[in-house]
Amino acid sequence: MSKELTTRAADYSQWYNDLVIKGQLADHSAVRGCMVIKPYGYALWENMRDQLDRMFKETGHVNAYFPLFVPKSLFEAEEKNAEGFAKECAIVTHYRLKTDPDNKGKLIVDPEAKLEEELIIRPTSEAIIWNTYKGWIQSYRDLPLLINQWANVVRWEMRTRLFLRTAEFLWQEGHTAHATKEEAVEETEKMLHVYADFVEQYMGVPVIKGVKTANERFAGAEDTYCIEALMQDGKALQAGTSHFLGQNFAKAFDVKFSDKNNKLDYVWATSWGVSTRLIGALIMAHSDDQGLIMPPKIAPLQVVIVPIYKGEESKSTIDEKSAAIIKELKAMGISVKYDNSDNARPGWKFAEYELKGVPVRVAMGLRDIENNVAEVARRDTKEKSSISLDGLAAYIKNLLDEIQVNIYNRALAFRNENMREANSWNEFVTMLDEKGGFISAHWDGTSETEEKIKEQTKATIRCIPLDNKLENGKCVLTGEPSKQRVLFARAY
RNA sequence: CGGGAUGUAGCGUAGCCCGGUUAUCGCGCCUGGUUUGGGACCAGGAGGUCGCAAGUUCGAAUCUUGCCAUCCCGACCA
Repeated sequence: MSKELTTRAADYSQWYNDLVIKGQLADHSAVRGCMVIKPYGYALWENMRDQLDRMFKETGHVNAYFPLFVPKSLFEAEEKNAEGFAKECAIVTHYRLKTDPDNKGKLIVDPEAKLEEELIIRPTSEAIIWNTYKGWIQSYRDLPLLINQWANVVRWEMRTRLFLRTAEFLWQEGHTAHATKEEAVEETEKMLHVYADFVEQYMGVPVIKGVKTANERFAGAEDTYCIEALMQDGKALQAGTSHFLGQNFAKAFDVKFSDKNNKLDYVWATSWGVSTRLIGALIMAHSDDQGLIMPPKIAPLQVVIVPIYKGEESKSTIDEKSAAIIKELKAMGISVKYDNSDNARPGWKFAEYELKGVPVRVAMGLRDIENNVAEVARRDTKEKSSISLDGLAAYIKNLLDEIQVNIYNRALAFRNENMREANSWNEFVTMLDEKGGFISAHWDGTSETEEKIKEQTKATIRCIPLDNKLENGKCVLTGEPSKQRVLFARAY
């Protein structure tokens, strides 16, 4: 993998901007940093979304939809949450335009049409959802309330990074209400595991499950759980979060319920989300110099068949042979494209589908048909083999499974190689500069130390792993006593 | 908002320092033909407010000033 492609997210954007997933920032200054997802990229997102949605439903959740606009008074109700997002909000102040009397053909904001109360374009939906929940929850019989929303949100970041931090992005946000603290904590952890399962099993990206420190916690949460992934350039990426919100939002929006003993109490809350940032994670975790590598389970296209023909006659012979295989593949639920277009030559098509990361490519020419075989190439290893046409579909189905496992194992091996323990400050800094990756080190548990480490090295505590073993040691910066190691990394 | 760089066709660029024919080259695009087992070749063609505005000059892509935008580094970032 060349340096040019792996050094930073910016390098990736150069690359897929031109060639591959066709994600790009909108090219008008007023909406810069908002992304455009072209059809192939969107098909990937749809596959990811559909699978996640299935998993949410299996865990008892239902979908709903809430407004894009959040009145300022609702937004400010939960103080910490509002404060946390205040610096990156887009705000609607007017509701009408009019023609400019001084400038024909131009429009101006009608000063008469100023809103009495400004509307915040949701950077996240806790406020508007909890304001709604207030009317939905009276009794323990109304609980738990397990709702998910697929939506867009806007965060007016000073600096955007394609897929990883865009001004507008697509995501899902789950918002649940529970009768007890225990149940809410259980939900928070359950959804973290759902995320981890999805990212590992479907996207083929290994993650570390953990808890954020106070500094990195979601504004308004009691605890923030996260999954952290490692990109090929050695930087960490937060791939998903699940928050235990305590009774903070219930108190802010006055959401109370009567329990079985008719005792009134505030409900306990969680929220959890993953976004189109996962597309960025997928690209940076698996791609190589030939382009994307799509995990078969969520690939927009799993198999492409490229016929190699000379003249119309050979074309129809191959068309016929292919049709049977395509039918068989489709019956197995495998997505397949037969590209017999005249627009491009085979070599061009090979390169194109490699860029797009299609897991399996089948090439078939008269030479192959005479021998009753086809050439099957896998994207992950670029190996090519000649496979008998009898049982080809079954072979491909099997190969897709193998590729799925292989790319996960490859990413896991990379992650493990880049997970190191540092036992001194010197070691810590050297590892960070020379190798990157996750560094497991002792920390004295104070926000001040965490802040100092960040200032000096740009490394942050990614998480305290869930299954962390306790181990006495000394803080890598201050030498103060520590009970466990935490995971540091430079992150996106 | 601070520091640095850049803006020339859909994309990538040369020319700018030292002003002077019709603005360079590659990719892509269109037409015709030959091709087709790893990004084909030949011939022809289309495509430009040289970021915007003002200034200097006989003459500006080139010099000056202002503005705008983009990228990188910071600040910021769930």
